[in-house]
Amino acid sequence: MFETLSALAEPNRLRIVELLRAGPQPVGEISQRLRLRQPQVSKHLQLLKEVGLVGVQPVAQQRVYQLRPEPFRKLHAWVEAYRGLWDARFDELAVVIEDLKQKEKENARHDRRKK
Amino acid sequence: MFETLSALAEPNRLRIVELLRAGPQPVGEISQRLRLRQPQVSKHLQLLKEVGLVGVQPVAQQRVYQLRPEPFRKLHAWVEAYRGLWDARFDELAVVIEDLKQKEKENARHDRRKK
DNA sequence: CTCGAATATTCTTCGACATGAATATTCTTT
DNA sequence: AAAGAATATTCATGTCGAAGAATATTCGAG
Repeated sequence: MFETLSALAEPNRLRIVELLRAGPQPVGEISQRLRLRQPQVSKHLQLLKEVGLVGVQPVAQQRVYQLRPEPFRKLHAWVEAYRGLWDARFDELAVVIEDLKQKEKENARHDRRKK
Repeated sequence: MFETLSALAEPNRLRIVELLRAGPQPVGEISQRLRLRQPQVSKHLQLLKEVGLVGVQPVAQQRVYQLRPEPFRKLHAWVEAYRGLWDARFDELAVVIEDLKQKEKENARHDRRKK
């Protein structure tokens, strides 16, 4: 999960992933479409492969890279866990603030006894 | 979008965000629950605030931080764009490979004329 | 089996950034 | 106004990783 995030947290890698959304592509094509030097593209793809975001399929001397669904599924699931925020809980803050004031009083009591 | 990703692509920041899912919390609480030194927590929160992942609400000398829905909405939307992968398109690769072989032949023709 | 095309790997350099330590700021309480 | 709690900021240091250049590898074609 975290590996997926940091893999995507790099501009060129993100561009590569978004380009691959259009379909599988060989390194050379990615390289020229994004105006990136071939070695960097290869390195990024290597990284993306390690975290499972892409898969490779050799075709002659070319390597065709394509997106793999798993990481996206998981990302989706992760974000879903934050769905509770969608319909904002406005009073939450008020509650927390009350809690704080409450604890404060208790601490005050303890402090008086200890020091 | 990209800023959100790189903000989350840091272990402790991710932990902070996940902790905040349980509800708004003041810096000190986050600090001790995650066993992180206060200054680091403050810095991370600053970063998170800049990219809009969290908001602050001052309560006396404390600052209560809470998650903000927007970035999560956007992340969700972004991942949604990759939903096409869910029900895998197996033949895609075959198609691309055919394309490649086709282009290859064309290039061969051009090469013969140029060189 | 040599050549050339496509891709991968290695090595170095450089900047970004997380951490730690120390200090500054803000607000409450007395 | 002074003291102390909660948080923010500054500065120095070390690490990681992206980019560049050069080279290695793989594979099909003649």
